[in-house]
Amino acid sequence: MNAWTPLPRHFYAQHATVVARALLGAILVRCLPDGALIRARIVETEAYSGKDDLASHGRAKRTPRNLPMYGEPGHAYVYLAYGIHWLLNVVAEPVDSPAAVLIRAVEPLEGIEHIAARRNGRAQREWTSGPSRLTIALAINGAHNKLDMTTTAHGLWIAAGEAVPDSAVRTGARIGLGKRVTEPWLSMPWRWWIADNPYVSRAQP
DNA sequence: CCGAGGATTATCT
DNA sequence: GATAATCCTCGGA
Repeated sequence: MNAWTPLPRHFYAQHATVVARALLGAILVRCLPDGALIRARIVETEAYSGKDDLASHGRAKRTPRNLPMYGEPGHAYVYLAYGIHWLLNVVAEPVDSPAAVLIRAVEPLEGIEHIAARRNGRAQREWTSGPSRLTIALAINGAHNKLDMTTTAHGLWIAAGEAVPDSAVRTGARIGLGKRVTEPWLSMPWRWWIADNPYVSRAQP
């Protein structure tokens, strides 16, 4: 396993909170149809897990939208939020256990010019500092929903990166939850980010 | 700098 | 019919 090898399925089979923490520092790789290659370091994630988690699409029961969350770990779950924004998640936990990890922010490492082409006119730190910003930057959309991210076949996968020590990791409540979400889920510290990283989506409490 | 409000549509109730 | 795991712009301080 090197800097290019996709993380294996058994990695994603762990609990979503474990996967979310472990994905910090990992490398999101995007290979465009035209051959353009983009690599970016994951700096912020959120976990959504279980049928009881009121913040999760996997709450209650299966629906056409959340079906990927009940499926095989390591697949993409991409959905449209607010009618406009595509958000990228990776399915976690075994089949029938609805869970996913939302990729909230990444730090561009390679293919800067390909990102700039889609994020033109903005400050560089705003290119990928948010769940929808990064899907725009990496040209990810509904077409990627359900694709297997443990293979390089679909041009979208995650490879191992340099480990991030606990001393550099921060946690807090998840962001942007709907008003129907109540405690304890509202305050559940299931958001992870790398301290002081300029690409984290918002001020760190 | 900060807060408010609009965009825009698939999905669920 | 209402809502939403967000982003951007605009107006005011």
